[in-house]
Amino acid sequence: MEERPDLAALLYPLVRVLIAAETPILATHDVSMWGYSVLTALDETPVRTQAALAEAIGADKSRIIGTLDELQSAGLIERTPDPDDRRVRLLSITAKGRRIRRAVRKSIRAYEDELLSKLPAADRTAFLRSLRALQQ
Amino acid sequence: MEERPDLAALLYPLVRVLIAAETPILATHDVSMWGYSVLTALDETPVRTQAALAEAIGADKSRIIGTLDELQSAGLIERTPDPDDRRVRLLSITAKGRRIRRAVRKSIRAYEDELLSKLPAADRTAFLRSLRALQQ
DNA sequence: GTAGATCATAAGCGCCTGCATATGATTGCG
DNA sequence: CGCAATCATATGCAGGCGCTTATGATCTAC
Repeated sequence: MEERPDLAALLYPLVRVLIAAETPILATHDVSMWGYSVLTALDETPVRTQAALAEAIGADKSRIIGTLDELQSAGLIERTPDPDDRRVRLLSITAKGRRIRRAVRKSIRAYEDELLSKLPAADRTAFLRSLRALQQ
Repeated sequence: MEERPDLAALLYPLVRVLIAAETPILATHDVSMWGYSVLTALDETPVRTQAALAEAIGADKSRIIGTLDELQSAGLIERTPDPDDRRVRLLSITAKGRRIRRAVRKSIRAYEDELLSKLPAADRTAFLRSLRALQQ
């Protein structure tokens, strides 16, 4: 493989740029980064336990609780005790949560699309495909 | 642009994987993440001031000092007062620093190449090219 | 030569993170 | 029945981060 900068040295600054740009977007909608991550996970695939959710989004299972508390009190998610196993809280996104998640995503997507527009179309496709492939 | 996960949601986990894999490699050579970053910067392009170095690697100019202290006392870099402007410390990598940097890079590169080998060659090239392009 | 800018450095702030541990409710196994 | 495992939750700790402010040395411009 040819000479190239370290992968991490390429990716890390890019992630920082994204976070810097997307933090204000999230703030506009009064959602935290983790909150948005939770909404996204719940909107895409239903998750049963909170531990499973934490695992799915790469968060700490004890630290995720505050996030869930916020989302719940803002009416964006619901936590209902599972009748079949009352230790478990079934997590679901509310209509309001879905609405907010989609609004946030739209803004974020617009920003990211602009960023990606620097790339020629073929590279952009290959780039996104590669990123997905590298997610194992 | 077609449906896709958020860029950040793709990149962030990947960065975490890289950090998790590369931290032990760095530890083997007794260098911190920031230390390696400094060595890399100094090995590639000479930098005059510490502020410029911090800027170049995206570090905080006040936080970088401890890193420089460590590197210096390990004999990996030198800080010599600039005779032309004695406020400034000229930074340079030592032979030992260069040796260590290259050893670390070799291990990191081996890991990354293995990771990238999941991708078809054409995608891999486009992926790396895209990453560089997105660095502004 | 004096004032203001620049550089390296130190120290403190609030925030977030990963990690460990504890507790209380509940389940399921033997 | 009783014990161990599981789940949600609370809490504490150490470490790192970005950011800010202060200090002392030195330079530059006037």
